[in-house]
Amino acid sequence: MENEGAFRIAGATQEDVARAAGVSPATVSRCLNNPEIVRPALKAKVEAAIRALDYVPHGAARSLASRRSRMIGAIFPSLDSALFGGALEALQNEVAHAGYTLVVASSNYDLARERDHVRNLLASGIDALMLVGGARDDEVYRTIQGRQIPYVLIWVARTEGRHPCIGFDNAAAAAAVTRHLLDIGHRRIAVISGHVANNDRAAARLEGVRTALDERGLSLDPDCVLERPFGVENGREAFRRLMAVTPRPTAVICGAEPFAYGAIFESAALGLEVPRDVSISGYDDNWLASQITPGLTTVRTPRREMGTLAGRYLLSVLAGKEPLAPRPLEFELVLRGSTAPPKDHGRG
Amino acid sequence: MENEGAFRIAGATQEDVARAAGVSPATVSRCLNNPEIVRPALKAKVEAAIRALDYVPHGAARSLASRRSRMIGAIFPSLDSALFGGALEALQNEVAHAGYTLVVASSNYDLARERDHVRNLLASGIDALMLVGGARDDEVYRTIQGRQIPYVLIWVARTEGRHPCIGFDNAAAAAAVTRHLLDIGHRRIAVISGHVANNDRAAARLEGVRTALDERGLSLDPDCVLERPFGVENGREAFRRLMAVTPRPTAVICGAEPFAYGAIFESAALGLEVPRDVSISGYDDNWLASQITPGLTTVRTPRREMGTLAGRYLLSVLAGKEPLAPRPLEFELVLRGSTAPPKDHGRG
DNA sequence: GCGCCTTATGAAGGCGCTTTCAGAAATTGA
DNA sequence: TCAATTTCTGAAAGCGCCTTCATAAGGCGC
Repeated sequence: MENEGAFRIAGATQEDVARAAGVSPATVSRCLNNPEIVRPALKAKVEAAIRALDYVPHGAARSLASRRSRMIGAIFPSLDSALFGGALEALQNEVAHAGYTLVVASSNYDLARERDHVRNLLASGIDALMLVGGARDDEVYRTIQGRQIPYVLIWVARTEGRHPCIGFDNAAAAAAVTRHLLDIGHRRIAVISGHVANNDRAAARLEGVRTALDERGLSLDPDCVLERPFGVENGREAFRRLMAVTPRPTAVICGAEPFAYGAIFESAALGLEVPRDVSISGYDDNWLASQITPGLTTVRTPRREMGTLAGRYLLSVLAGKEPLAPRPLEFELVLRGSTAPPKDHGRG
Repeated sequence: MENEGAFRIAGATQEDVARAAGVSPATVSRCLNNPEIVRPALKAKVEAAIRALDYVPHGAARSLASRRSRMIGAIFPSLDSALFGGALEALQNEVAHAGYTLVVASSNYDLARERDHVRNLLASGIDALMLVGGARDDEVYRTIQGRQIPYVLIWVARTEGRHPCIGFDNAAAAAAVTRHLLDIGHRRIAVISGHVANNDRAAARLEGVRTALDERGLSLDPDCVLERPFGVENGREAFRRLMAVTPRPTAVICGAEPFAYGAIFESAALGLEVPRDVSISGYDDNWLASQITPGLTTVRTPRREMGTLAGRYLLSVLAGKEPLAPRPLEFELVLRGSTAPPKDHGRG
């Protein structure tokens, strides 16, 4: 278990390479950072020396001298969730491909923690930063802008032009689900939402539901809106509670997919049949949505795409090209078996 | 969308702070790195100056001078998976708590890619490294050891003392599941496994199944062992195929939980009832395992714990204390409804 | 209150690399 | 072939911080 063994001497330095190749350190540096301006003959000698010495440039020294760390930071509300995994992986692929290294942190849906992470990541010298959502103290934005590094918000589509963002319209997506339910006859609709206080995505979704109801002259009964921390168990509990409200809602809109799974599993436990007794909708279209029976009606959100585009956007800015202002991404309403007209529909 | 605005001038330097506080830069440095050796009066002045100037130390300069980057690297086979999310988040929490920053990369279960990431992370100056599993070229280990940084492997429990590792015994866990199935009467057992070529965890599980069968004088029919890339759809397909084998297996051991979900969903599609017609077992105990009906018999693996302990181990080594050799972590066989005696059991 | 020992501070020399700047080599045109 | 350009290369000055070394300040005993 001891990590001993045949240690080689710590890395060769640029100067060693220069000496071995019979050139100056400056030339070695150029071979690495600007290969096209050094003559092929010299370049070959340098490259041979690099291989021979197994030379690896010293990142910190590079950063210090060049004022670029080649690191990009990303802070997610959670790293242990099907929700952000795809975006994280896509972002990592994108930036690694360009020679950047990804530094991550998890805020655990806590703004104070996020703020600390922002400071720490900035201190560690990241060249760019990705954040999820737009709901945070202005001071945080000022801190970032003070560093003059590019940043981007994902999972949101509108910031009134105040911040670059790459995302879809959460309110519109939730409204689309709601309109679907209204269209097939539901009038008494309940919502299980994430806590909206520090989560503008959750807030926008709730807002979208309200907007769609409002269009038809309806509104949300306060008894029918439950805010819970994300999670299947909370979805089960909230669903049970909603099913006890009188008159009982005929449809439950879930602001996050775990809630919807919880609702579906709990409905079985309660002896309710979906969608005959109650319609349930999700939000995100995880893999499970299409596998369960009945399939979950939901909104497919461009999760991986946000990661990829966020990476691409930041890399473009770092490369000096001001990228085109990203426009909102598409979402897609996916209709499956978990929603159907309410059973008394057409009777009254 | 333009990220313009009221930019402040880029960060103050240590020298600025020193001047503002009327001390030397060395004292400022000490206030940050060795606060206890500077007199309270001076320390207070320095801290005031730091706040006033909103001074944030320059990470790269710190790294260069101190020869420590305060960054820890971690390479996972995938970042978009329920499997590693918990370990990632736990690791991040653990190292962030100690003032370290986490650099991540995804190898996508590809050893060549992992090797490149190792080189890149080492070049960017990480102080320690975490890897998943032990199956990789010796050259990679030599590269790491050449850097003389601590490293740790997770998800494996045994490396013949060659590498520090924190994990559980994959073979024993798979054997435990297998023995359970044998105990309740199954004799014809099939396996859906991940590809074992570059994945020692998958290989160990398959080995564990073979060991347990061997103990009872049984062996695995080659037709009943299917290797697939991880994923629910592959689980469905493999299960369908296994159900067509004659004689049909009475139990299917899944080497990863997505396979098991696929098998369960597919069994419904095939008109088979679990566990009456076929028993199915999983591996990992994700949240879904306890939610579906029937519940999934599986092995609970210490995923978050591995992340936490890996972080703790690396931090200890970095702090100069040689931590105690970690012993294998516990797993737990979780019996639920998806396994039962085969229907002809006791008849013959 | 004086010398000695302990403790806190400052001065200065890198850490390894990038990047001007100036000078050498190569290239071109006549 | 020679001068005028153009293209490459090398020398050297940092990037911002840490850390040793030497020195100054504080604490102690008598």
